[in-house]
Amino acid sequence: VRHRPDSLLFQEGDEAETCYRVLSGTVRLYRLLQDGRRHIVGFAVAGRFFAWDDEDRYSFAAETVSEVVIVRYPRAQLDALVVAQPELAWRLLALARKELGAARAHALMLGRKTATERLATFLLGLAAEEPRDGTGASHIELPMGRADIADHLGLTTETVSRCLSHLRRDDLLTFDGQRRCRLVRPAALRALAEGGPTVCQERMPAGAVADRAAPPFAA
Amino acid sequence: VRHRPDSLLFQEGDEAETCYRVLSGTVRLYRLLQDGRRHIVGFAVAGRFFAWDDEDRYSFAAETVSEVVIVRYPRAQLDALVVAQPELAWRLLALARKELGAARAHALMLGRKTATERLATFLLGLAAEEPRDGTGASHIELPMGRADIADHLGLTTETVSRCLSHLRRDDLLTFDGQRRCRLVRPAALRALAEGGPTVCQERMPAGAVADRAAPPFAA
DNA sequence: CGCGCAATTGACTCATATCAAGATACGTGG
DNA sequence: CCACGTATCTTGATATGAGTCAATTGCGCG
Repeated sequence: VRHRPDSLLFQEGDEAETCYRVLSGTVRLYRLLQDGRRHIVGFAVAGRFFAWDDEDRYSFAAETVSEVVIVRYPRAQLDALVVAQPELAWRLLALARKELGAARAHALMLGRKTATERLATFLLGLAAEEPRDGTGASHIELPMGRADIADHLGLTTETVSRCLSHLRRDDLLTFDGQRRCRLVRPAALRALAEGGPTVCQERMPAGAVADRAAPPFAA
Repeated sequence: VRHRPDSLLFQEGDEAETCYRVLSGTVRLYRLLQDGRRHIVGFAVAGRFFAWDDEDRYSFAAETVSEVVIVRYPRAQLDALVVAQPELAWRLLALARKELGAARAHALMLGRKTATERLATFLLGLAAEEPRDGTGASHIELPMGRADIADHLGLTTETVSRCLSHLRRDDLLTFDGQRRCRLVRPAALRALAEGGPTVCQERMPAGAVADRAAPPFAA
């Protein structure tokens, strides 16, 4: 099924009768606080499943960011398949584990990282999903607006914008239009992204363990 | 197995060969950034399993908070059981879903709530795990110190302390020793906890903590 | 009973939010 | 194809919640 940008797929609390897979485009998954504060749980890009986890009601809402093509699978069918093929359950479990890891990395970020560190983490996460071009400098596409990024990272659009400018001034990345950029020194970004643990997915070859002492202070 | 307070069970990155179940006491699960900033993923209390999800290496470290009694299950055995009993896979999947929901609620909190709102959310979460005494005012036990709470909520000990004092001044709760308190007006707290959705553990008909009924992994 | 660590409280700083303009990109219609 | 209008992004000035530094208090324990 094809959808125009910014159209609602379902809301938090709706009957969870279908789960989805993205074929192309980007979908934002989010929750709201009653006063309107929004938190974007994550972005689903091509190839990703979402809404396969909820018991009964969706635990978040989903909206398209860009033009999107998705497939819808009835939940009942999925459940039946899982019962029929035990191996599938194993697969789902693995998926769940990955998502759990991602959710926890995200929480760590929200709880303990500065604005610039969050941006670095986010950009590296996106870069990791882009086709590897072998060269160090990956260039990435930001399908979502600054406001979406802000709500994902627990910041404001202004802060996101400022930090991006800041990273640009420090030559950690360059822009090529507002929504396309190139990571110039991924290593530096990675250092910024943390003082820390392996985030979303990549394994850095071996231990690059630095000393724990210096407060972060984004330069 | 019995452990003294503040003893290390395993570290982030260790071979994940065993998973655990808490019989009594409280365990803190945390991750560190290289510069030492700590984020407490969660607290495992009596009845809870932890470290059952990781692929290969632990994705967080675990330390006892209070005196703790735990059971250790070899991972290999667990995996074998899962293969043998497809139904068990289903159980684990359900557990994973619950944890995912909790992790996301936590992320929402870290990203978009104020210090006081976080405290309120946290206290309500604890209250929900306490035996229901029917009356509105539940009284809860805080096994962990302020520093632990702070690292769980993405705050500092000072802020935690200040917010608790603040809640006390507003008569939302009373203290009975530093680590025991009583929620006087849960409704008000809940309102504070959000402007928002039902957080960590909404309904759960019988406070059944998924595990309760699970056959011991022991063999 | 007094020692010591944890918690509270206070004064001040700093990062990020908020408020407010500009600047840039983009779609639309002339 | 260009001019305009609008939405998004950037930048600046200021406000503020939470962090930091620094005592002080009080509980818990030997």
